[in-house]
Amino acid sequence: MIMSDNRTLIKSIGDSYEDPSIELRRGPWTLEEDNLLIHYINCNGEGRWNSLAKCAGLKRTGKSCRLRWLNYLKPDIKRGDLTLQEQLLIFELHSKWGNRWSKIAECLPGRTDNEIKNYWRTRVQKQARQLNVDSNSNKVMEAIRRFWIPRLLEKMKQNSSLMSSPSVDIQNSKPSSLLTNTAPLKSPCPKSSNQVNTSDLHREKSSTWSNLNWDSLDSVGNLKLPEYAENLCIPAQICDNIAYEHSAQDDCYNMDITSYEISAFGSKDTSMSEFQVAEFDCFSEHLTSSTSWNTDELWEFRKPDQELGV
DNA sequence: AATCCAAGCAACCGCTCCAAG
DNA sequence: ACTTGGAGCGGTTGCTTGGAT
Repeated sequence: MIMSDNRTLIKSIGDSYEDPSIELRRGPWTLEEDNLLIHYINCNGEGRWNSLAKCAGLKRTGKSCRLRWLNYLKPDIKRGDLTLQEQLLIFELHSKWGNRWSKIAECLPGRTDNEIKNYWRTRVQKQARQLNVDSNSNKVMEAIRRFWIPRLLEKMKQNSSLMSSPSVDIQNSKPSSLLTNTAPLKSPCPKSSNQVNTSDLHREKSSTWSNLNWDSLDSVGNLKLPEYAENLCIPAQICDNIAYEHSAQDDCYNMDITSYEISAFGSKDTSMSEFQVAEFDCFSEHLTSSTSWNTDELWEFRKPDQELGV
């Protein structure tokens, strides 16, 4: 192991058991280990992970215990696929914050930074590789803005209309009444004292999908939406047509995308046909390919003439 | 049925930051 | 001011699984 300085060496030793005769376990956790950890934390609480590992009788590093608890065993961890709303939020937050996974995870209750990071790497970076571009390059960001986000919105709209049918159950077998039953987007980041309260936000007519997070508010609580929507190339009429339902009961927002007009993405500067030309030649090549983009329905490209009714 | 391979994800690693002593 | 340990972050690895051949 290459150590950058003495402190790192000390730290690395500190991450493991003091007693070198105890052989530390690595790799996947067993059910027995999980139960030990859960039981210990239920009785004694979390924190001080190194001593916790020892006291719980686990032959694991404190780090390993912490990771296992936070990413897998903690009761409020949400399992299963990311909802469309969550994916949309990840796109948005990543465009703001980059690879700040833990910060992004704070805005997706029940989701872990590791899960979001894996999602991003397996979906976005994979597609970037297929396009032979850097996953942080402008081209991929353009693809996200001009194709994947509209596609997400389109699918959300499809789902919302399906959910209005009592016979169809979408996304994790939620009750299929209306869109307010989609996975709620909890108000994510703790509000500071100078931010707007939830009822104020609810009243704000210009609510858009950008106000999914509290950072869309300026220091005095005014929405910073037009600027942000512009940055994301989301046509204003779409922003204006996405409404939010606020649930006072659990202080969360439910996105109502039933009224937005997806065809707006086909207008002027965001048209797919334009998107496919010039600097986006690499995309158009894949748009017409039947061999790529098939790992997830969302991530499939369709042929241009199928796209958005163009 | 057996093998191969790629995708997805859990877990690990190196590092930094911060608070306490 | 310095040391130390705890906590957390982001990048990476490698195991498991499922589909293709």
